[in-house]
Amino acid sequence: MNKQEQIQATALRLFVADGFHGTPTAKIAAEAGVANGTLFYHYKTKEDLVVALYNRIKDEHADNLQAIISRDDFITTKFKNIFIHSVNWALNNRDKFYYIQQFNSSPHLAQVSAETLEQHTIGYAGFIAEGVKKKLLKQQPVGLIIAIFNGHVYGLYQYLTSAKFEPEEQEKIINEAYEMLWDTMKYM
Amino acid sequence: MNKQEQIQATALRLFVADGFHGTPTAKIAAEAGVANGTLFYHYKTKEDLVVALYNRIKDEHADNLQAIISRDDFITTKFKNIFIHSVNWALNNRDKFYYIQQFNSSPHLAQVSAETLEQHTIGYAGFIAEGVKKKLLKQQPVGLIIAIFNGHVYGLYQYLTSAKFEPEEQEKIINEAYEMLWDTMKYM
DNA sequence: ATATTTATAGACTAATTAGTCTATAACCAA
DNA sequence: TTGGTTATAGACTAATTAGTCTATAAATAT
Repeated sequence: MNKQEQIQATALRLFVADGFHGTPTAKIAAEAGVANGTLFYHYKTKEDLVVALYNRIKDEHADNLQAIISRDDFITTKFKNIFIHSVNWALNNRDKFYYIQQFNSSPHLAQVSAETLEQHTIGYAGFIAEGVKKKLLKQQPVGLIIAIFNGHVYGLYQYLTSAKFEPEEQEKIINEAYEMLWDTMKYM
Repeated sequence: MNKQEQIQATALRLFVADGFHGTPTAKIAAEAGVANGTLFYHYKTKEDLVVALYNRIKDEHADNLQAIISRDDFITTKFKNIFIHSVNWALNNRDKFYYIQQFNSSPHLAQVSAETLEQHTIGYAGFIAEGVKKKLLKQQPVGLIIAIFNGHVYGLYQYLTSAKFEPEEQEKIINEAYEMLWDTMKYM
């Protein structure tokens, strides 16, 4: 892990624990085991670091999804796989998932261009449009379907992290939540 | 509007625009038209103000919902009314809705006791449990139903605020999103 | 080998800011 | 009225912190 990655990993941990505000750059540098000057050599400003971290996590998640989308499955199978994968990714990367929410609910979001944000959903849109066209999904705007899909993932995540569940129990809940989502989305 | 309310109203506006971090207490006081000392007289610390504002907004929303829940309607009617009201409240109080997300995605949340948080959903739980028992709603844990409900509201809000919609168009979308939610929630 | 660019270090500073302190003023109770 | 409590004001400070600056070291190119 190079210095840039060390800095980002430490920043993620501290931002999630103490917030953007509660995390001085000096602390990030110290805990990452680099000097203050090194941090500012790689990231022009603190804001730069905050945004770079966001973009890296988003890219990582988008790449995961893209891998699923490109698989040669039925649209309905893709749909399910993406849901299951999204929930599991969130559960297995809580810091990253939390950081995304934190960033999305902060003025930092304005620093990210609309194009960059769109880039991150670009994989989605195509196959959902196809699902709508083929009348596998409800006849609703793609944007609405994606938004409600994400809302469902978010809601389920909140529930699963509100208490401790055994792995099998958790898997069962995820599958049931998927059936509920499918009731929302399926054409008839 | 007394000084406390002035301070909270100004704090809400500034926190939403610039974040907790980006908003000095001195600026809040100045724009609220009160002296620095007055702010700290009413709120022991900045954190105090942040939390008090959160609790007030949550209470306000919970009271709204309680009014709907207490009405002598069928459970299914209540369910719909609560959804429609929640979405409209969010749309008509964007600052407040955004502030709640911002706070929920910040370390400040840890300052709010579990009981206080539960207090805010207490109205919900009863009639949803009833709906489950009477087999009007899916046979799932109340917590899961509430979480997915909130996720649906959140997703729809995201969609509706992602672009400009005419009032009638917006109302139509809300109703269609409600039908989608109902497909998720209804027993059969 | 030498020159140039890139990466790292850490001391330093200028600015910001949460919260304090002291002084009044408004209100209220006896 | 008088005495106490509550509310308001605004100057002040001690601490914090983002970012700079200078000096090297490592890597890369010529």
